Amino acid sequence: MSDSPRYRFAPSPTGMFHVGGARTALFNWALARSNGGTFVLRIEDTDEVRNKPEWTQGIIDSLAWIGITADDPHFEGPLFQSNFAAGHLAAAERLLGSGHAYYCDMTTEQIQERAAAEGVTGYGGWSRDRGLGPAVGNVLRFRVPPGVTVVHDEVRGDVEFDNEAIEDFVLVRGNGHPVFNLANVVDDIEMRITNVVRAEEHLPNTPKQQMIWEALGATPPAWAHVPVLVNEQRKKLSKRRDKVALDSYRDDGILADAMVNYLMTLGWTMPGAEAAGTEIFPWSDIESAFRLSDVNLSPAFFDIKKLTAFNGEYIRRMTVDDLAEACGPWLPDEWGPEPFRSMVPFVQERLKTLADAPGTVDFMYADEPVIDQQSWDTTMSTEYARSLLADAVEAYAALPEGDWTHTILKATLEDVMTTYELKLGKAQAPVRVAVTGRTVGPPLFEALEVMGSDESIRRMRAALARLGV
RNA sequence: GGCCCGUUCGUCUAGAGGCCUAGGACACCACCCUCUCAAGGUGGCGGCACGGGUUCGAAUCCCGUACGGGCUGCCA
Repeated sequence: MSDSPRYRFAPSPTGMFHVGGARTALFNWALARSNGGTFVLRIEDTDEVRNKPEWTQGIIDSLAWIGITADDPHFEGPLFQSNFAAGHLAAAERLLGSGHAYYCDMTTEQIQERAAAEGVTGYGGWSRDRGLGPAVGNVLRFRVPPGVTVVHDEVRGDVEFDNEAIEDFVLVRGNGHPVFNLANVVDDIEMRITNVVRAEEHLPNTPKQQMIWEALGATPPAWAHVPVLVNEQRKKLSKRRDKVALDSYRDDGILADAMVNYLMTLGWTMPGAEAAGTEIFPWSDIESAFRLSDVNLSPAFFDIKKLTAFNGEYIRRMTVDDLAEACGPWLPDEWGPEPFRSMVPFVQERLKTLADAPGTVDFMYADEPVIDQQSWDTTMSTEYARSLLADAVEAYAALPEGDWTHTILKATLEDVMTTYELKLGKAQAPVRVAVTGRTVGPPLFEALEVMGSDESIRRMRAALARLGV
């Protein structure tokens, strides 16, 4: 039991779940599940978080959307940092008692003045041997030992840090509150975390955390720092400048499976993808194939175009029923299920996102098609447009009741167009624009069949009237 | 300033010294198919940051340079 790996995932609880965080979560999740371990969701418990329970719920919901569900036996949490607040201070006491920490009364300003006066940068450990005791305003600092700290990283190998370059950092503030690095490590120890997989921006702080682990007599976890996600400027994806909210992609009609699959291609490649000629794989395969040692080292650009392409492929793989169901939230409330449902087979391969769905059939729901002027002008200005449309209406109106099917509709128009010596590509255009208002859209004859003869013929006649026929 | 990390087509990547005339995916372009648009098929464009080593041989190992990013708080 005790030696099953425990992977900790600690997103920053800012009320918005980041796509980069989603990818890190997925890495942890794949590892936890395929190694028989546990995915531990830990949320920092600040005053702000405590006052906004919806933030925590938002994280849980976002994780659930990408398949990381709280009812899975590999999932544990959410656990909150504050449960261990007393433990944080107790750990600080132990560090003080063992000589790994000492008190310091210097303010930030004093440190800067002193550094400037001596022509150096940083703190310099000036209170190390002053033997100060606890007092209001005094901070507790970690006594960084001489030597070298080696971080064994499962992605990047051994990374060495010269301890000379690491300042005696603060563990407990002057107001008695523990600092992130301390709280984080104590929580990790308390929660028996064995593996830390996180973004590479945390790598420079890792030696400090590792020193705390060791000073506390604990065995540090297996570290892994994965590359960050960047924007087109090669800067770390930021909430301010970039579209990073996972929810925003869901709202744009991206499928969770497509998002998950795409995210996993950033920094990692499914073995066999090259031979398969595709990067689309089911999560179950990805989960069992994922290895940290295969993750690459450089930052990746989050490419919405590629995400969208993946999404189109996932949409095409859905069943018609599932797709119709999935599109529901994007259809206007006043629309009934038909004729959309009947059109799904014809629009499926045209959708890149679920949000595209209404735009493919909106002409059917409108009382009159919205005429795109440019489509109308270019299509109806031909010599043959009027008379061909008139002939088509006549032929369609003459069709017996049961003959309003796409095959007969197509054959009928082909019959009409022979007198004009046109190909179907040209001949269908006036009919299409008359009925849909546009030159592009789902297959015409199928659409006519779904709309029915009365409405189709009415629209064509309305177009003729508009043409002055 | 100091420290750390990184650098293969536009983008994501494969590549562990000869299999590389550097492969795949997305994007883009052309053609085919085709009732429009798509989807699908075929083909094309396009890259090892630079300079030195090591080696019979380097995208791959070493050193340096350049460029990019990150960290360096009594933030998390």
